[in-house]
Amino acid sequence: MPWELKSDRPIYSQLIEQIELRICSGVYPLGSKLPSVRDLAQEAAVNPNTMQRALAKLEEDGLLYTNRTSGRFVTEDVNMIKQVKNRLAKEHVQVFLKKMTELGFDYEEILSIITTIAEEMKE
Amino acid sequence: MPWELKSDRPIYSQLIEQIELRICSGVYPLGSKLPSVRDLAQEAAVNPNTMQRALAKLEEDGLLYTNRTSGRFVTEDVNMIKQVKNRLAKEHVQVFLKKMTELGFDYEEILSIITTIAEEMKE
DNA sequence: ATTATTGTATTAAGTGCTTAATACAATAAT
DNA sequence: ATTATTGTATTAAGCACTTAATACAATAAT
Repeated sequence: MPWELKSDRPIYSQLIEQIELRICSGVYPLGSKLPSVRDLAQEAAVNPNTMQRALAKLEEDGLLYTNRTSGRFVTEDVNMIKQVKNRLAKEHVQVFLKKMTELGFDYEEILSIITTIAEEMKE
Repeated sequence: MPWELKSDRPIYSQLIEQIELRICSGVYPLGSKLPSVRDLAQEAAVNPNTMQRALAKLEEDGLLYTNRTSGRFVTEDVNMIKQVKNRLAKEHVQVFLKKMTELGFDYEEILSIITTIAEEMKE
């Protein structure tokens, strides 16, 4: 899973989202140790300060915790991760429905379009 | 339709999106005259330079055109607007499906969730 | 003819994000 | 005991975006 960073939004917030995603999808498993700030920064081709900023936020949210000098770890609270996953899913759906509704599509049309495009994407 | 501007992304690109949306959804009808740059800027609580930047981009894309000092107008090309609308819809669906898939949901689950949340949102 | 409105351009200042280059303290590894 | 690695903090610089304050030319409105 490569790091996808665009220049149209602050990098640190994109990092937050992608690390959240990695935690929710199991790329960084429950309780596992993360690479060091410097290693993560290098992986993502980003300044260590920027990576640190993202990690600090995730720690503040309780998704990560630090053991002073032994490194940083993913929370062992399964429930918290499930909640984050559900929150993200709900947000994605709401944003999507809002945008499509604003564009003038009704519910039936939305389901129809999503089905069509999903078929296209399978190929 | 109020202007929704957040601080986590360049304002000018949010303006582009929202004006595009207003054109696609008929808030600014085919061939109609837009408010002046200064008026639009005031409506959106934004600097005229920033609004100008957004309008210039939309003009470059062909969605708007300028009559030197009589003002700025929406294109009369129905087809172009339809194309934009379809492009936006497709992009929204693709982004949505990508995010949900990354989170670990399969197609059935996505349809199920979207149906549930759509029901909730009707209330 | 005069005035107001149109789009457009310029300059200077402020802000937030990012990077680079360090440095420090704590502790794991040797 | 020494060394390397950990997270963390600081300072300075550069960049893009935004705002404020103007100004100008063209033309619509009066």
